[in-house]
Amino acid sequence: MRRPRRADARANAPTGASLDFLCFSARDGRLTLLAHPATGRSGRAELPWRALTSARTVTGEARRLAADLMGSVPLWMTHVATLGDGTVHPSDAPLSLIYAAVVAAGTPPPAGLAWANLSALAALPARQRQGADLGLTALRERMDREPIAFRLLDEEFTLSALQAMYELLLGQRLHKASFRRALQAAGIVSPTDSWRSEGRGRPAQLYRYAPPRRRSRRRPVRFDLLG
Amino acid sequence: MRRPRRADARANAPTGASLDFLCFSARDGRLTLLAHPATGRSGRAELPWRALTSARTVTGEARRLAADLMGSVPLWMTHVATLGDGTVHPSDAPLSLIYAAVVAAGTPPPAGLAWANLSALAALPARQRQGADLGLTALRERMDREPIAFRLLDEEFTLSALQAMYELLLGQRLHKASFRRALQAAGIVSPTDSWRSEGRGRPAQLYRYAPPRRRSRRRPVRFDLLG
DNA sequence: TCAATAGTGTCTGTTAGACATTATGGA
DNA sequence: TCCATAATGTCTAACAGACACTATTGA
Repeated sequence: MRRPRRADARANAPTGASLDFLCFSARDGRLTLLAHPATGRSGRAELPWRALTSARTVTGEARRLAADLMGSVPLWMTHVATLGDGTVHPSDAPLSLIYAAVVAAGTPPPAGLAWANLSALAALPARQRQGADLGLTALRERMDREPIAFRLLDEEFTLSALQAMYELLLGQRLHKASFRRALQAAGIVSPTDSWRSEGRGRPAQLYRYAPPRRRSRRRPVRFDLLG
Repeated sequence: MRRPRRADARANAPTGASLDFLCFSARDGRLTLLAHPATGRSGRAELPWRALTSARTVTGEARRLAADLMGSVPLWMTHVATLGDGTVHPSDAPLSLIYAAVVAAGTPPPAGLAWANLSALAALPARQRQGADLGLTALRERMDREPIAFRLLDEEFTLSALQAMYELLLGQRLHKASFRRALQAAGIVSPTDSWRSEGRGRPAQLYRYAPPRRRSRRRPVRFDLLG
């Protein structure tokens, strides 16, 4: 299918939009967010962002921003919001496209950035704060169908670690037996023949994320909240 | 909280983005979509759109576009996607903000527009088609928590009509008894003392949409699909 | 041996989904 | 009277949520 000429003409024009990178990870059992720490000058924390230069490749630009910061494209990343409405943003852009991503726990922060607690979220400029709120909500809503929690863990993990990650992201305790049943029903993990022992207690079997090849109606991981 | 000067400076600058209006309704038991019919000139159907002039009021601009077309702001309307990536769009804008809305069944189409079947969706320009797909998906995903189906009905309706509307939007038959149980559990309808008789059969009681005032944890309407 | 954690089996109240039945009109 | 639709009651298999129990390690 040929693209009309006139579309080509301005497809590469500057857009007056910013790309904002909302990157979640975990550290010491806390959910963290990648941000420029509040410096003496501006006095405000700030999400990493970049002017959107070519709207012909919005998705590509977002991936590039992420890769330039983190060294590689995050395994889970998605557009979560487009915000304007005159809210405050460190760029002068009237529009901001917010992209949310998760990276493995323990990933070191790029130079000039740091992993911030969610409490630091309140200190962000209004538009970024709104984006962060929406991003976290979107993350929580999608993690029953998309392998978000898995992307924060190593390739091999214990079911307890997986549950702890779900709990961390959801901000909710979950029921152990039900969680495992739900994983079983969703059929998205497969055991390895390795075991890991940490401190006291019985060693735990290691699992991998292994979605079914047959793309049959995938059951979501249904969360059974704990009393 | 004061907004920094520099943000003001360009907040009203042109954005190079279009607003696209994805308006669903129903006619003759079919789900329909507001579109410019394929004319002799372009030969393609097209969603109504407008250049986004002020990003300071994106939401307001979208509402205004809708109101200018339909006569008033739709009772349900939301941003569903932001698309670029060089896809074809009738405007030259490199970015498009897609807003989805629903209006009451039977609403007459504005001049120059018509209610099109969903099959006409394939004929839209690529970016609008993608937006329409995403919009319909978003609509379906949210209608268990947001009063979308209600906005297509009159203020008073029978439960059968409500179920038919859910089925129309979902493209799925639902189980009658379970649907009513789910409504009961969600507590979002209240009966009136009116009854309506249509053709043969027992008259049906009329209901209204009546969400609970106490914003307690609202239960979604859980859909029980029919065998 | 005790403490701590992993993993599993069982019970129970709830409910989705199916079916049957009653209610109430028009033809 | 028959038929069509509304509305409700009942049954059953499935399962969320809870609890208890066993298994396996380190201290």
